[in-house]
Amino acid sequence: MRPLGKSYEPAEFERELYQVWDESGCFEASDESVPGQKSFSIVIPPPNVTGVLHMGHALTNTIQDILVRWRRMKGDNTLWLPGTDHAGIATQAQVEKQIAKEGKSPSGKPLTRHDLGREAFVARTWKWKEDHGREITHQLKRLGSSLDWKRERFTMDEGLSAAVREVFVRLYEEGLIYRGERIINWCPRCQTALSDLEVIPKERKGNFWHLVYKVVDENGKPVKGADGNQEQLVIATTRPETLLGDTAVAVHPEDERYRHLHGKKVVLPLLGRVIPIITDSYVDKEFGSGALKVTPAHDFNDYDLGKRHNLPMVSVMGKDGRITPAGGPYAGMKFAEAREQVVLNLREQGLLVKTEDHVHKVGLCQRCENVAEPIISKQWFVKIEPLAKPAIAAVETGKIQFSPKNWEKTYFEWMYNIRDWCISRQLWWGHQIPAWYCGSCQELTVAREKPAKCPGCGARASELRQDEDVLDTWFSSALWPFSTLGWPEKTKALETFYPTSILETGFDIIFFWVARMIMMGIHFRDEVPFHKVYLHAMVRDEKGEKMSKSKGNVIDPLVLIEQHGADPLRFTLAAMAGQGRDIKLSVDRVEGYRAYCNKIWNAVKFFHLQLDALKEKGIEVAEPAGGLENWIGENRAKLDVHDRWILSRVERLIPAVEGGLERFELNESAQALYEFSWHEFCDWYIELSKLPFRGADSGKAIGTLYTLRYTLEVLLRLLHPFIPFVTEELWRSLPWRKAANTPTRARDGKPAVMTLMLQEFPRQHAAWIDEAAEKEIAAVRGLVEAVRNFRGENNIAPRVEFALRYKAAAAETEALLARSTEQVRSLARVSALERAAGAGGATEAVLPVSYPPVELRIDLKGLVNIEEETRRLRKEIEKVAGDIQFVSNKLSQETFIAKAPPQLVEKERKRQQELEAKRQELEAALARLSKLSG
RNA sequence: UGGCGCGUAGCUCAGUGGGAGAGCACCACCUUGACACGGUGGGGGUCGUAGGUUCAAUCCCUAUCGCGCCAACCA
Repeated sequence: MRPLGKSYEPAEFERELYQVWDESGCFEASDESVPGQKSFSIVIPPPNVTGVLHMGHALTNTIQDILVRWRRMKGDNTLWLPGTDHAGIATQAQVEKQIAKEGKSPSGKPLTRHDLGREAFVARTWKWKEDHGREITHQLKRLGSSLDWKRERFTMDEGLSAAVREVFVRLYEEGLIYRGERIINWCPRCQTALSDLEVIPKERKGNFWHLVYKVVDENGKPVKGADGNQEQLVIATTRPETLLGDTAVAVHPEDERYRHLHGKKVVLPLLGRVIPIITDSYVDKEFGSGALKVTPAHDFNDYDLGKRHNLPMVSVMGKDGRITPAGGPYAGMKFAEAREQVVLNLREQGLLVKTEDHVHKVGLCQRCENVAEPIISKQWFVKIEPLAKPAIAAVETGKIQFSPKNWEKTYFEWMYNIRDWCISRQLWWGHQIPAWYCGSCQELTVAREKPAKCPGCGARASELRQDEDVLDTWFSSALWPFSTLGWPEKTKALETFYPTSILETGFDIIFFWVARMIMMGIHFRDEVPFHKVYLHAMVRDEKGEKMSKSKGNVIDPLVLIEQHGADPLRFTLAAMAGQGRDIKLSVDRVEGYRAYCNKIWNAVKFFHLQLDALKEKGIEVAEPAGGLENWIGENRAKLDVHDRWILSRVERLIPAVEGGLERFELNESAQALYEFSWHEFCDWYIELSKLPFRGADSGKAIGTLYTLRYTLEVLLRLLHPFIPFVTEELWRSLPWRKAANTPTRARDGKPAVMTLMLQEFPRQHAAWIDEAAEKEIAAVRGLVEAVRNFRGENNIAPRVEFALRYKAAAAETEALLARSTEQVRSLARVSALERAAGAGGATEAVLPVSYPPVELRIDLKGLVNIEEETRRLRKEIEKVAGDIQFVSNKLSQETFIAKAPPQLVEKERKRQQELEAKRQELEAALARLSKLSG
């Protein structure tokens, strides 16, 4: 126990608490669950090992930590498995940048990885990973993430690398991995192949060049048109330099304009190559001139077209970003230069008829944002369709459910049109492809380990050269749910925690990651990798723009944590994590939840103060013999109404919080907690509890103290998954705590720990719901609010006391008021609350209250400025009149009477009567008032 | 071109077939023994626009405008 400071100061305890949890093994899962115990597991979406925490990480890890802490408190054997991703291109690029700064090569250029050589460069990158790789994990700890660090994995760990090789070899043996020459996306800057997903289409302003291709016959003789001039085809393009690789021109077979050209040829401008005119219904007659230049080696659609028509593929754009020798006079030029030159030369030769401005999409490398070019290259591919089919079925049959459900549509859309996955990358940082080529017989061998000799010709191992390429980073990520649990070994962890319970991630990586995990999981484990996919929204800045370094609108979660604490940030993210909407993070909101943490802080302080105050009065309150919960169970009926009320409200809170957690509607849970703790517990319960604490009846004081302590206990437990630090710190200050253990910890012989995070999550006692108490407190609130409103409207200071008289129609209401007298007096600060005998006195104001149905009267003499009160009454009458008008309109419609549900009609009638009565009272009061002033 | 989402108070967002809610901001009053990171009261919205269904629509349907995202074979 340590004394609580004056206010919530997160910096004073967050780090220490995390360390305590971590060191006492609170985050650790057990390889086996206890019989009857559920297992719950989530694998972290592995952040880039050299990355830094951004708001997206903060969101995903907050959500996961909330779910994990909740399930752990529920008693599940809970595993949240941490780890990082080697992030091939990104990490390699960072190290390359670093060495470039360090020195020059003998040629005077900045150092590149080639100057170091592969082995040294990879060693260097490992070192970089060791030096910088811990940052992100430290940051996750600052957020409070209850990850089982003993199981931390890295995608290039020995074990995970073995899993990668195993998968590669098996897929190869099954014919699902092949090597082939295909058109792929190539980033000339990163010098590697990219998958379709790694190329981001972006709109760019460009030009639409209309080029002239002259028509010739099969012998190369010019074809004359009707006007005697040579026939020509005008073709529009956005990429004129690709004409160097054109091997055909295509028109639509039914395009009448070109029917007479079928079977003819054209002369390729600049190069003079004669190429055929082909027909294909792929061509859009309406677009441009309706004629299309076909460059099979540098355009995906043209590639398909070329395959269909057996066209030659002429590669003119090289991997180095320069035109190849096939480009004739343009060879050696950079692509951009070649474009300029080609356009210039076409113009000179009169073959450029028109240039228009044109906005079109260009594929950019996801990593470096340079233009990626389609080129033909020999790469490794995964034949994806056989893997996709069962993955589609898994979602169709509901074995895997997406939340929000709309994302399933997106998933299907992509999966139905999926293309083979190019998995080889011309990088050094990553899993080198386990394939060897024999220097003497050229045989290709795919194996888990380097073969001792060539299986083909028996040549020695030294003759074998391993494929230089590495695998796409996402290849190893796809195995994450089972590779991290020890696969391909048969481990207990795998048995216990696979399939994982929930996958929580951003929708932006459905294709990159989620879909591929589903495919690999089903294929290699015969079982889906998770049953639920929860996709959170994107975190944006206040203006709704994507946060990015270049825009400078990044809100750094760590700065927020330093300023306000991890808990306010977590609560903000949880409260805003509604489904299907982007999260616009505002710092104001975080500050608001900091105030909330402070509010809870002070509520606990209030308990301490009351406990001490009783002690000073000579009343030592100890924990009840059988524990608080039992004590309340046995003595609840004897408690004060406000105690029974708050207990009842707590019981309603528990399912509200838990329901939100179950449905992934964390905002619902957060809102319920916020509303309860501030506007019920603090605003009303604590205020009401001051009565017994100040009173002489120590029995009542103790009853309220126990109820207060119990309610705090439940509230702190419910809040703990959301705001773990402050709840733990507060809990540690409280008396009568229990050391706690989870079943697996106990089974594994680990000592129980004095921590909130392992206490049982509150269970509902439906019997403690107390409608009568709720009604009674609602009545107190109704009266108190009416009086406060009267004060506010008339500007009467809180110190000024006055008497309150009431007139109730029902005896039941009178009884209720009689019971609540003290509470109303205390909270409304009135000197008396008594039954009004006869009619209203001449100077009495009228305050109608709808619940409880009473009329309050206050003697205005010496209290109120007559004009102000007149104004208040007029306003009130106006409002009531408006209400009457509305209800009357409704009731005067015959169709409403006839078709609306009878209870509703009845309700409206009753309301009309009540409103009429209210108006009469108010008007009478106004009349008295005018007499008084007149 | 198709798919998805959004449009509610000055701002950020909840929400529902029966007269619109929260937080922040704003105004007034209050240094009341948990809390000024506080308390009390108040002002503020024809729920994007137009139709339709219904006794009743902010909510359901249709159209339309605006914004955003995603997927695309329009060179």
